[in-house]
Amino acid sequence: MPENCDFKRSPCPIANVLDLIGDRWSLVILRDLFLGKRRYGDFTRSPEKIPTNLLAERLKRLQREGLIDKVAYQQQPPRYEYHLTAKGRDTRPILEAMARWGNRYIPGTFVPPDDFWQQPDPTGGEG
Amino acid sequence: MPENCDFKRSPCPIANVLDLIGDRWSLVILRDLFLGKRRYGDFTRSPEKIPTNLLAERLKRLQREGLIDKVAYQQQPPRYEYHLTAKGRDTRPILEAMARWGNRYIPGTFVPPDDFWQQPDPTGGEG
DNA sequence: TGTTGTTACTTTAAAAAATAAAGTAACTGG
DNA sequence: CCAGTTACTTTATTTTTTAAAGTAACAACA
Repeated sequence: MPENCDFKRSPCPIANVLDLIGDRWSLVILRDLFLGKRRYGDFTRSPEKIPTNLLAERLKRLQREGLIDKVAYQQQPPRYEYHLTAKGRDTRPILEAMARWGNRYIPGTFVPPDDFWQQPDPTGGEG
Repeated sequence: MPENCDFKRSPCPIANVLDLIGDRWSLVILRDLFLGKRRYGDFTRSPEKIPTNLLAERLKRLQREGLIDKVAYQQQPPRYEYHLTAKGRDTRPILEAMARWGNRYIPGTFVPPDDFWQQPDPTGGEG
């Protein structure tokens, strides 16, 4: 057992994933990153209309937990882009499983096209 | 487009799944059902220690949304068991994907044994 | 030089949800 | 009769979410 075994609720992997990204917004942000969105404004313009304080907080948490990287794309004024790390990219099976279930059981939800998840990472952001 | 297109946030299947079961407790309850737990007391005794008012509310929602059935197992006093429906059982890929990600990235989480998800439904609860 | 606009946040106040704890109803078993 | 169990409901407090406004640093234009 490593030192970082201070589980919030239990050693169950599902409960722990929920404590990390099991809220109303984190997976929506990850979805947007898979779609190729990178900047703060991109996320705010998504149809779900995330409140800006929550966006800022969630981006901080995702970064702190190593699912995304924050990389500067200009200096004056300092501006940043957000990129998925390998850890973040590996949430794809979770998003895919959710999308499939949603498509099957929630009528009217859009079916992601085949290239939905194929997001290249041109700047190669890796933690 | 069917009539029931009053999406909470957007037509995205992921956002809609989150609005349905994307909270701290719903997937923990579904996990327990996959583990074979059926009664109110079973759920309260899980290591995550769900508050009882939230358990009651989540069971109601899962039932209302057709993921679980509530079936009487005695009359005096009336007592019920909760069972996964096909719709509920089909959340398994979501739980499996979460468990896999958790096992890979959250050290110390237990690895579900091969028979973890193999839960037979002896009473055959179907909505 | 002043005004408007953009980007990326932070702050504030109100509403909603989660939590902990106690309470209730209908029994069972001794 | 009394303690215990099951399946909840109710209440009060804390935390989180939400909506909205505010801020800082610039750029573009007139």
